[in-house]
Amino acid sequence: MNTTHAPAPATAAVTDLNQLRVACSSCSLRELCLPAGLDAREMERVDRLVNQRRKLRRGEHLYHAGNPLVALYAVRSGFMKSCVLQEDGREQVAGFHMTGDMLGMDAISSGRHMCDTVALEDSELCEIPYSYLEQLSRELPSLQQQLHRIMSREIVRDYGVMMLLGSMKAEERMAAFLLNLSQRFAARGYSSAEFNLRMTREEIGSYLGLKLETISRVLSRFQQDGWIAVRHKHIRIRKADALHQLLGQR
Amino acid sequence: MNTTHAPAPATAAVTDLNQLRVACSSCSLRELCLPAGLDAREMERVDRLVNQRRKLRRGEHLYHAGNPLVALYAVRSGFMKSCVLQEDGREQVAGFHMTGDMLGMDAISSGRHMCDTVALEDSELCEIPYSYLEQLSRELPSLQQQLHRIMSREIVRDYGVMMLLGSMKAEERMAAFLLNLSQRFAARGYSSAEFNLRMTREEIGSYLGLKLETISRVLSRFQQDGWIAVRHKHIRIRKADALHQLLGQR
DNA sequence: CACCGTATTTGACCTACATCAATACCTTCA
DNA sequence: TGAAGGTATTGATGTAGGTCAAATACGGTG
Repeated sequence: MNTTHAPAPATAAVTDLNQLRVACSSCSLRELCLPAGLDAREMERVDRLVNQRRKLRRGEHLYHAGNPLVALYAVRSGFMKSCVLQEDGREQVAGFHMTGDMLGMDAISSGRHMCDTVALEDSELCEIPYSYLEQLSRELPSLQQQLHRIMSREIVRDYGVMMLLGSMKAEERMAAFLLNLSQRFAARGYSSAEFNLRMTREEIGSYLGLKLETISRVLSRFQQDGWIAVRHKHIRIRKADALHQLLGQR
Repeated sequence: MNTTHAPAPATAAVTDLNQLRVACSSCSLRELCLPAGLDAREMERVDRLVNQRRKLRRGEHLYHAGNPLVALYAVRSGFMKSCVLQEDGREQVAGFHMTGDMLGMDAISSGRHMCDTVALEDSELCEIPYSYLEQLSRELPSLQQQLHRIMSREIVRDYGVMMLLGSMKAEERMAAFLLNLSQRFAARGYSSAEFNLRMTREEIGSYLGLKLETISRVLSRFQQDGWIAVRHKHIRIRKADALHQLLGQR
């Protein structure tokens, strides 16, 4: 990055812009995120809920396992991963998070986070103080509903991962992984056919319960079959059908 | 079972007893279950929330995937399993549930259940109408907190299963499974060292991402090592330390 | 632009678990 | 009480994916 460039043109009105950009009501993600389904009056109150943003550079932690629960977080931009760790040091990626995803719900049960969450690229997060969220969701039924939906969605997602880890073979896991990413990018208005992986082969492997070499081999095989084109972290899906079939069959 | 025995002595006052037994305030599970942390006044209102009990015979479904969300359920007695299924018919056990556990949170996100839940032995469940629960939890902060804690606990539990499926080998999975059961029985006042498995080897295998033969073999090996005594479904843990060590090490 | 550390690919070989198969054992129900 | 069907054990063999190793490619840095 050329540091001699002038700062971004917005500098003159930083405070205002921050104000503006932090508001859920003017956020392009509002239909994906916490305020989904709220009306204008309700949205206004939620705007005040999200009182801060947090910027993370690639590699920085949002929270560590053991940290006390302070807030939940919504990904505004960037890409994150969550890892569970065992006493013996083994670590496993429990999820990848992108724009609009809510983070930190693992901490509600005990008041302490149970996993590490790290930025895989420079990211920005909205910080939602938890006690205030609890309070406001008592006053706004739609917010309460959405919070419950989001937690439940996480439970359902986890069931999917169990299925993947417990009863799929390497190629099926990879197909499921690629299609899931593709579909999530699509839901955010990006191409479903072409995207960049933000994580390493090792991180994919950890998430899928496989070794990095296996990830590499499976990707190569998919490419040879003409189902995808891989170049480093760039993926193009050529035959989504074939990938879907791999899952549906057997 | 000798069917010529007279019915239980309580028959004369069935209605009253049902009333009594359905009340959270007089339920021995209240500290494990939804009303944990409520004071007397709050408990009274929750009593009215749980308006029905449901009895299931072994093998009967509590709900199927696709059923609309009506209520959440608390296990009063018995033993249940939840299974996720794929299009192709493959099914995987996502969890085993015992006394005091809450069920059905998977349905909140979409309004439909995402898994099947089945009784592994004759069981009794408290039915908690969801819309009423939402409403009451807006009025009772402690109830809201407990509901959130329960959902979060489920998320954390799922992380544990991911860890298990994604990065542990057969013996470790089995050790983790046995210790988890043991600890849950202990929390309910039963022996932590001796209990009956309510599920088949195949169901354990499905949960742990292994085949039933592997389950059988690992149990035999543990027995040969003198760590446990197995006879059919009866388990006695002889060296919990050894099992713990198996997990902590590496 | 050259260098270094990290990420990726690919091959050869090995092992943990799956698969297949035979037997034994419970449980249940007539 | 006995027969049938589900459940569990154990052995023999196969294989998907792990492990080890080497070659290559890349991005960041001075």
